[in-house]
Formats: sequence, C-alpha cells, structure tokens
Amino acid sequence: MGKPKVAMKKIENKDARHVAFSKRRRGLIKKAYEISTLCDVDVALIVFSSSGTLYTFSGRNRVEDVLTRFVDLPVKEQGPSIAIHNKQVS
Amino acid sequence: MGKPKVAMKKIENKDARHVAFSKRRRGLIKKAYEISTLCDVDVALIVFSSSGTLYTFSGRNRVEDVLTRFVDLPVKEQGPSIAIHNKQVS
DNA sequence: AACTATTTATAAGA
DNA sequence: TTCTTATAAATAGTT
Repeated sequence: MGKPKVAMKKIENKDARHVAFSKRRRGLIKKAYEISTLCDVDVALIVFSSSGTLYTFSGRNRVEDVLTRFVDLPVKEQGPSIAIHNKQVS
Repeated sequence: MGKPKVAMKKIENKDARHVAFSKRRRGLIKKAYEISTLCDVDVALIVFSSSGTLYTFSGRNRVEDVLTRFVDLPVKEQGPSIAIHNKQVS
C-alpha cells in the first residue's frame, strides 16, 4: 500500500479515514476503468460514502444497464449474497 | 502496473486478455474490499466477463441492498449515466 | 494538494 | 493456472 503496512480494519480517525476514502476512491475507479477497457468487460461500481454521497463508475454501459442485467439473472446465478474479497465469486 | 507500461486499450490477444482479466479481477475486488473496510463505506461491484459470467463484490451489505439504495435515489442524484474514470463523479 | 518512501499490483516469462 | 521476477502504480504519512 503506502508507506506503512496498514491494518485491515476501519480507520478510526475521522480525518484520516476521509483522506483515505478520497485517495482510494480515485484508485478504485481507475482500476475499474482499466479492467473494463483492457479486458473489454462490463463493470458497474457503486460506492456510498458514510455521509451518503454516491459515487459510481461504469465502463461500456450505463450503471443502470449493468444493474438491469444483474437483476434479470436468475437469482441462483446472482451468486452468494455476501461476496468474499479473496475468493472468486460466481 | 506490472512490468511494461501497457497501453490503455483492449488487449487484442484473447489469451492475454483472459489472463489479465483473471489477475485484475482479483486485484479490483481486493481494492473494493479494502476501501469498504478501511473507510467503512458501502460498496457494490458487478462485473460481467465477455462470456457473460458474473462476478460480484459487496462489503458490509448485500449487493442487492446496495443496488436498492441506488435505485431508490432520485434519478438526479444517481449522477451521469456514463461515469468518467478520472473525474470525481457525483 | 504535493511529495516521498515503501508497499502493492501486475506483465511477462517459466 | 500458479510462481517468479522486474517494474509500474498505489498510497500512508508528511509537508
């Protein structure tokens, strides 16, 4: 990550947490853009800040269209309700 | 990125594109997990591979719940239909 | 908002 | 697909 290896838990200091959110939000959206472009896949990303502000990204198609595509899948194919970050999720 | 600086356009070689998708999907989901945990925010990520396989991630809440939260917003607050990766999107 | 030291992500190759 | 390695990119703390 950055300089020190940071523990993977909520950053308790509010200012530090907001700064991290701002930096990482930009990084995450960039990564989403890259995989969408390089690999030619459909991506939709939705983030709600703790104050409720919405941030989104989508690549080739509109967020709504990707969501529609998701919702239209049979529930079984939507996979587990809670996804695990380090496992491949159906 | 990795070793060589790669052009930001579709990887034309199919095998290379699939390998990149596999690696980057993992990285993207990890980043989504990290921002969700460190910054205590709601994240939903949906990716459809070119063959139509679905990959998702969500943090504190289920993907469906984040989508519902998005859909329930007034359309104006859902922001632009096409998000731009390097700009902050409302 | 910029800088910088350091960690992390990842393109190629095996 | 997994591991290794070299290098680019992300980012935590600081200014």
